[in-house]
Amino acid sequence: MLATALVTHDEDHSTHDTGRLPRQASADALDARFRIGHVEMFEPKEHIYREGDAVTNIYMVEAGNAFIYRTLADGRRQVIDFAYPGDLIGLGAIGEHADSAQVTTRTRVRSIPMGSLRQAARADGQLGLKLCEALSRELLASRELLFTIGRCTASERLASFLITLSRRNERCGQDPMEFVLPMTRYDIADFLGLTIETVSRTFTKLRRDGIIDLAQSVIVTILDHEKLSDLAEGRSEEVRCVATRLADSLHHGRMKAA
Amino acid sequence: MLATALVTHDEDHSTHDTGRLPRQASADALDARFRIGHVEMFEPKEHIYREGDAVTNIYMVEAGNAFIYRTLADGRRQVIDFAYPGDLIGLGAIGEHADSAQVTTRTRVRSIPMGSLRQAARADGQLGLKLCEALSRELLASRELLFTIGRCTASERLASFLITLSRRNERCGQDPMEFVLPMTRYDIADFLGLTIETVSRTFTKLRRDGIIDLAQSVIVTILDHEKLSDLAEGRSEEVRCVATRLADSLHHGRMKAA
DNA sequence: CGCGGCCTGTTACACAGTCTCACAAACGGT
DNA sequence: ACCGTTTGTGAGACTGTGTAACAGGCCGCG
Repeated sequence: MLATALVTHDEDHSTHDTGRLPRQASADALDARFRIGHVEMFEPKEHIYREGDAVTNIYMVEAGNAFIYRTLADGRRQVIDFAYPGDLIGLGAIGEHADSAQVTTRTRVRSIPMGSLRQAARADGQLGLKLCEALSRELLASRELLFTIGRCTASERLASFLITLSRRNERCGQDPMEFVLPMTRYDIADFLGLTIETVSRTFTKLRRDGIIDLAQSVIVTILDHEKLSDLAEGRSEEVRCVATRLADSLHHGRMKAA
Repeated sequence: MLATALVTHDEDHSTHDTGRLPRQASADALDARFRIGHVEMFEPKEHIYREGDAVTNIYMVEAGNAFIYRTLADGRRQVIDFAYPGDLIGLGAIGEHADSAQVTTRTRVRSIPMGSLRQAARADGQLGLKLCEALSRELLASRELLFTIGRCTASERLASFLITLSRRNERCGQDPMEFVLPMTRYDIADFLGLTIETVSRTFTKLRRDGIIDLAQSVIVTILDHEKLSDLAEGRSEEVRCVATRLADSLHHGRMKAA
């Protein structure tokens, strides 16, 4: 997965995208700019940039994996997004980075200076729109995660996470039913707003229920895709009662007659 | 607050912005477009658009208040953002809306067609960049909220919420120490990933601790701004132990030598 | 080759924060 | 003054947490 081709995969997953996955550089204009960008290699656990750094570049993962995160002074961490090959990193930053980008596996990154990109976008409106699209996708992804963390149970969060990975793989022409997790339980926990223990427990629960299988802790096999996506979408049996309580007061507001 | 001027306030809060608040239309180019936009009034609880609607317009709140939210089939709701005068709504949408926009108070909204905006941006790169900026601010806000919900306690979440409102007021030239909450406890709960009961109790706790005062449930007075922002920033005494546990493994990764 | 250290992941159990449920009080509109 | 809606509060339940002990893989070292 990590050693797969890097030059040709760009096209696979960049077109038929309804906005579910973030940071897919759907733009030819953008892609072209990256093709002539500066290449850099990072070893596991190295940072691409850190919170507080001045924003100088925008990056695209070519091979490997990275994730974006924020921390509090006391060490609490929230992973904001995982980046796979083809994903952009550092796009939404203004002035200085509000988050950090760290690499999980050996990763090749291509970067272009923010200044030149901005300048190019000023001249070429098409490019600017491509950037807007990329940003919009990131925004949608962040908000989806927001919902997941704010309103879903541990099982639902993990299911949602796995389904997202599965969909991404499918789009990239890889196996959507069996894949490797390129991140640790810590990273997953901090992504889903849980603790490693809960993540671990929930993994075992999904395995016991025959929904997934796990090999070596990092190889996930989806056995019952329907149940998993039901869980992810909140269509599980274990309906919570908040639901019914809230449902009423919500649908009162009618749509303004246009 | 709701009845204040709408034409002149644009400049106040649009320049010295590090990205904390979302959707402030910092752009003159954008502002100009909205000034000739179509005006519409909404009564409390009416929707500006709903999840699934085709994206036709982009909106700017001129007076009043609105919020963006998503729901699950079973009624669970996550409020994604509150919109105040000057804020943009519907910017990041692609194809069809993934969320709904509802109004809390009587609200005046100005809209411009997405198509014409896109077309204008294609021609004027500057405008495209302004849109990128606005999107970036939204993204930053969403990610900040993500952190708050994923890694903070109820008190910290509420404190963070109040501090954000206070800062917004300050920037808009209004009183940062005393303001009205234009949303219900339900809305706040669904914004912070809590229940109304917890929100209510946490309000009382903050009041008992002498950090804030409440009049009529909707008028907040910040008595101890320092304590409140300490809470919001996670600098409280009630340090959780996750912190220390996580802190180590995080700082292992060094920065790649440039 | 086998040993021990180190790291990651798993599991068990007591605890805490938040949620659920029930009800009372306050508010606002009719 | 009435009603419906919103807000506040208490008691008990439960999900997820904190802590800790353990298993397994990886690695360097003797």
